[in-house]
Amino acid sequence: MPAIGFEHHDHAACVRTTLDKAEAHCAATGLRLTPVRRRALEILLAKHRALGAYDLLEVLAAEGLGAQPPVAYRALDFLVKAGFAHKIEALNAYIACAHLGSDHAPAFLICRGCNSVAETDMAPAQGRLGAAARAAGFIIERTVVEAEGLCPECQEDAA
Amino acid sequence: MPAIGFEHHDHAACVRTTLDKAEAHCAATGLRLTPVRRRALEILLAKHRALGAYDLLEVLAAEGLGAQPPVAYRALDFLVKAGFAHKIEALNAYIACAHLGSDHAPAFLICRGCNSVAETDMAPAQGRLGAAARAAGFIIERTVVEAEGLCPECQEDAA
DNA sequence: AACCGGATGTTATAACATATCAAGCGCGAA
DNA sequence: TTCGCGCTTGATATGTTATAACATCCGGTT
Repeated sequence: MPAIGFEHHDHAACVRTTLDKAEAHCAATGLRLTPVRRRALEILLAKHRALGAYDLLEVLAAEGLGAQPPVAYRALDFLVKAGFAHKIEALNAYIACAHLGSDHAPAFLICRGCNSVAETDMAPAQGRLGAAARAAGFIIERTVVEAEGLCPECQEDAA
Repeated sequence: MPAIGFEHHDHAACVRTTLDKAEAHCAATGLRLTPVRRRALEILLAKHRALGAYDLLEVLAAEGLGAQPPVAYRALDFLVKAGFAHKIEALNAYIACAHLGSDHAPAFLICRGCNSVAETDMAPAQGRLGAAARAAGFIIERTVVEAEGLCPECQEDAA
């Protein structure tokens, strides 16, 4: 599974198909993809980068979908719990899942130059982290794996 | 290098020796371990768990070492930059480095039951994350690796 | 109709973090 | 010595992220 995020692609199609997948998943599992939630996911997908809760709220508010922080946080909670979005802890920001459908432990490459974020995946409990956890008797439920640095484009700009 | 955090140990000694190492490091590199900074490190070491900036500030304020948020954040910035402490992104909290002296990419095991945190270390750019970064042409400068779950003691309590 | 649970509306506030400018201090250069 | 420089600290204000708490609505069930 490749990292997704730095290369160009047919973005309109990627928004559409991901939204379709989310809708299908909700239909199959009984989750309710309400207007606010659906629109929140659409916004995250369209922006295609990590968005703060208040950035999202601003867009929702402009569309009359709610003007108070809890609106954004509830929508984001739902999307994250459903696996449709991830929180980037190092940025306190949220991004649509780029691998919707596969059950995965996401990992992110975060460019400090242009703030773009690429999503890739780790085997859960892999390598030394998993080994350390087993040695300590620790049960891992969720992992946060984020790398900050420079994407190829920003390396050129810096040169 | 073992994970440090869940097992018991001679804590007074661990505070003292780490503080000594920090002092030696500052003397050697010209960094200034001022009273506020030294006390902040001491507090983090003594509590031996992740502390919010305002938790730290509360203690500092009670001792007359400054009562405004910037006092705590400046001390924490210094400690983090010097490598004496780490920020736990998933908790927005700070913890004294348990491996002072070794140049390392830290990784954390965070217990959601008792909020204890164990520090272990990853080879930088290891495994799939490093491979994904190389494939994408991404240069990693810093990694955030945090696992949330249950420590051995809290597993028992839950059982 | 009465009820129930999930979703939403609304107010307020908690928790985390930084910008800005002024003042003090140690130290080397003039 | 005195000046100036850089780092540290003091202080006020504000910005940003996140949640508590409670009211209301709405659709499905009994």
